[in-house]
Order: sequence, then C-alpha cells, then structure tokens
Amino acid sequence: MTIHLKQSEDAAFKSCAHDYQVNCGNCRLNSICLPLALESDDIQQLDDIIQRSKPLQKNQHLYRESDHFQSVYAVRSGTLKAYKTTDDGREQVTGFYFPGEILGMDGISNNTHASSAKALETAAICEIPFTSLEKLSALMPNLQRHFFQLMSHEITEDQQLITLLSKNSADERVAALMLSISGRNARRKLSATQFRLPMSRVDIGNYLGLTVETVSRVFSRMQKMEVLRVDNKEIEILDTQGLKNMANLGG
Amino acid sequence: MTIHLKQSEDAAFKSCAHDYQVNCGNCRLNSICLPLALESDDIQQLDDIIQRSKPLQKNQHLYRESDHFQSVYAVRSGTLKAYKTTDDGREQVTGFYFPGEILGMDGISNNTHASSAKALETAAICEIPFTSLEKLSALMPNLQRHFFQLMSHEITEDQQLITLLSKNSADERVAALMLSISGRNARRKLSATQFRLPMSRVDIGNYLGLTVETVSRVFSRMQKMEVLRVDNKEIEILDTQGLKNMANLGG
DNA sequence: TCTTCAGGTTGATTCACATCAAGGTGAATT
DNA sequence: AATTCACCTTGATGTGAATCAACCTGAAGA
Repeated sequence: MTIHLKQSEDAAFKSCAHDYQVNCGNCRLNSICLPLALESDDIQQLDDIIQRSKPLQKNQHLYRESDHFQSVYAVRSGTLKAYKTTDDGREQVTGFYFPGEILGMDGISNNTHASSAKALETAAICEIPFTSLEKLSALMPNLQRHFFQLMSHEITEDQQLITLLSKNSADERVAALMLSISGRNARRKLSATQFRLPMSRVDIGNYLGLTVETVSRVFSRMQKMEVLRVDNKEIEILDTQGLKNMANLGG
Repeated sequence: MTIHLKQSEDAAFKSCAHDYQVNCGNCRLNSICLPLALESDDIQQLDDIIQRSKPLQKNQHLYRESDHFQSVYAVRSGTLKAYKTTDDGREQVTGFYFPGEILGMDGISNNTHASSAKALETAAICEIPFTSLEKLSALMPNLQRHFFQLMSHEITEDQQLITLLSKNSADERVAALMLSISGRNARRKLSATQFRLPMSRVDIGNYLGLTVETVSRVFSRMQKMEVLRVDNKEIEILDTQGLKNMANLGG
C-alpha cells in the first residue's frame, strides 16, 4: 500500500521532469493555481515571466526567513512547509503547501521573507518574480484581482488557524487538518478519503500547537472510534461525517 | 486620570467631526495609513474615491461576516475589533484596529466578509471602495505595491498571532499584546508607556485564547512584579524591558 | 437613594495536554 | 544479519489554564 503510493508519486514527478518546459497553458493545475479568465495571449504573457528551475530535494529550502524577497512560488508537485523560528530556537510551522498553491507572499510587506520554506519531499516549483508580476498585474485586471484574492485567502486561512488554536481541542484540531488535506486533495481530483501525509507527526503537532505524543494519541483514538484508518503516514477516512462532527467546525 | 484621557479622546474625535471633509493630503495619519511616495496629484485621485461617512457609535458594526464585500476601511479615530463567530456561537476575536490601520481585506477572496467588525468606542472611518481601488492601483504602481504590502503585513501579523497562541504562555501572550499596543501608540506619536485599553478583558482573553479570569490574574501578577500599573483599563508600563523579557519574543 | 447589571477580580478545584520515560517499527547502512 | 537512527506509539505523572463559584466596583436607571 505504502509502496503503491510512492510509485504513483514518483510517476507524477517524472512526468513533471519530463515536461520540464510545461507552460501554464497546458499545466493540469492551472484551474487551481491561476483560475484566470485569461485570453490565451494573457496566459502566454504570464507564462513568460515564470521561471521553472530544477526540483527541490527533500529538506531543501526554497527560501529562508530574512532572505531578500524577490519572488512568490507556485507548487507544481510535492509538498512544502513554511515555518518561523522563534528567538529561543523553536520552530512554528505556519502552513503546508500542496500542488497548485502559492507561497512566499508574506515576504512582500518588508521585501524580506517572514518565514522559511522547505520541501517535505521532492518538489517542483514555479518561480514568479514579483516585480514582473506587479507590472503584469497593472496591465491585466484579472491577474491583479487574482493576486489580491490569493493574499486575502491566505489571510482567511490564517484566521481559521488562529481560531482553531485558540478555541479547539486536540481532537478537533487534528480532525480539522485531516479534513483540510482531504479537501485540498479533492480539489486536485485525488482521493478525498485515502492519502499519504507528506509531513511528520512532529510537523503536524507543531502546526497545530500540540506535542507529537498528543497527535499520536489522537490518531489512535480516531482509529479506535473507526473514523480513520492510520498506517503510519497512510490515512484512510472511514467516516467523513464522523470526522466532521469531531472537528466541530462547519459540519 | 481616566477622565483626563477620555477628554483627550473626545477632543481628538471632535476635531475629526469638525474636519468632516478632511482629505488624505492633510490627514495627520497619512504617514501611517498611506505612506505613499505620492505626487499630490496622486493623493488627490486617491482622495476622490474615499468616502467619509458619519462616525460609528460604540458597538455598531462596520460590516458583518457574510456581508457582501465592497470596500476596505481605514480607521481615522477610535478602535474596532474584528471577530468571527464559530458554528457553535462562540466568538473569536481576530484583531484590533487602531487609527491609521486598514481592515476588511479578508473579504476580497470571496467577495464576502470573512469576519465581522464592530466599534469598541466611537470611531471615524474612511471607506475605500475596492473596485475603485483596483482601478486606481492599475494606474499607480506605488498604490498597487502599497496594498500588496498591506495585505502581506496582515499575513505576517496573523502568523505572529499563530505562533503566540501555539507556543506562548498566558503571561507571554498578554505581555506581547501590551507591547503591540504600546508600539502602535508610539507610531501615532502617543505615549508608549501610558494608554487606555479600548477593549474589555473578555476581548483580550478571546483574542489571546485565554479566559477572562486568566487575563485578570496575569494583570495582577504583572502589577505585583511592578512591570505594569493597571487601573481598570488604564495601563502604565513601568518596566518596558521587564515586559519584553516577560513576552519572551524578540528581546 | 437603592437596585441592577456588566465588567472585573480572586480563590478552590478540575482537566486536557505537556512532560518524562520506555519501547516499538521499519528503512538505510554496514 | 546486525546496527543504527528517525519516527512513532503508549503509559505514568505533572501542571498551567479552564472551570466553577463568590464577591467587588462603578455606572446607569428607577
């Protein structure tokens, strides 16, 4: 089972590497990543400013906190985590980024990245130089609108997380994360009920403000309740409604 | 003491009401609110799209969650809180907004406000219709850049709060909020060490993921440690360095 | 003046999660 | 096949903040 999914990931990655010069027009993520009502000419212009470099290996950084900000990034394959390092050296994971999602926008305000981003597994990335994006946005109202919306979306997501951290129990937090990942998979036409977690328990705990031990116990509990089947990083949602009830959010 | 500060607030407000047709060019907050390297002609254009309506009374809403999104808002005087209502009816305060700060940007992503905003005291507001802002942004690179930065700043602020909620103790959270308010006062050339909290203990607790009782106890503790003098909503910071140590952030 | 009520404080008790401690598992290395 | 190491799980115990409860304070209204 584990092996099966690994293979499919590798296959997906190979097709990307092979398609090294994919462009936005033919990228299968474009409906998620840049759902612009664009003329093909517009897409071409956008495509021209985007840089596709060689894939990031697991644990490689895309950028680090306090790096000079130059670009935002779209994930084409793989997963990344964004995190801040607190002054006493601890980490705070601020987000996970899946294919089709954009990261790096927190660097705009200071011309300095406010967080670090590293690959949780091999990842292909599209780099979008920000000054070019700004210029193009001024010419293409749809694009400008889209980026305002993307940033606004990041704000609402962060506010969701704030609420989660401040109001919800360990069970609810983990349930909410599983539902979030499930939903993001569905958006990419992957299974909403079966998937492999790209991140460790430590990262999950860190993101949700919990310790590893607590995360582990929650998974055990969910398994006992037959809401989830957990096999290491392999997750199967057995009872979506049960999970939603458990998350206690918008059910 | 309390009376003294109330008077100065009222005075500030009256000068606003009197200056009903203040414009961005002569607004004393413009260096904070819209620190654009603008030609006066640009300022005039921006000013033309901004609407100044009659002040909000205490507890009045500026907008509500799920209202149709049309504008973002700048605070000219007074304070507002933004909050979300969870499905089980509880509130999560997501931010406090002081004069010179912009709110409402979380509505852009869905054309629907993702939170509600209400006045914590009488407040004067500048309304900035978003479609006009978009059009103007396309023409004025500085303005476009500035709004990207504002939104990015909101993201980094939210991420700060996420870290605070997930990693810091009650003492640290309250200390961090006091320092934040102090800093925002300083930005407006007000005292960094003496101010009146516009929000209740309940709101503070709600924002910081704590109960009222805990907030109250933290204030008592800080007072005993002679870091703060607390007289109801009147705050005096007695030992800024002590407070910073207590916050345990960037000390 | 008395009452009411919202907002705040303080103390006693409880509880969810952290911490500490010990093992388990499986992939990579030798 | 044995060793190592990162990652995960489970159990026992401790603790910071929530909860429950009582009371205080001051403004608003009768």
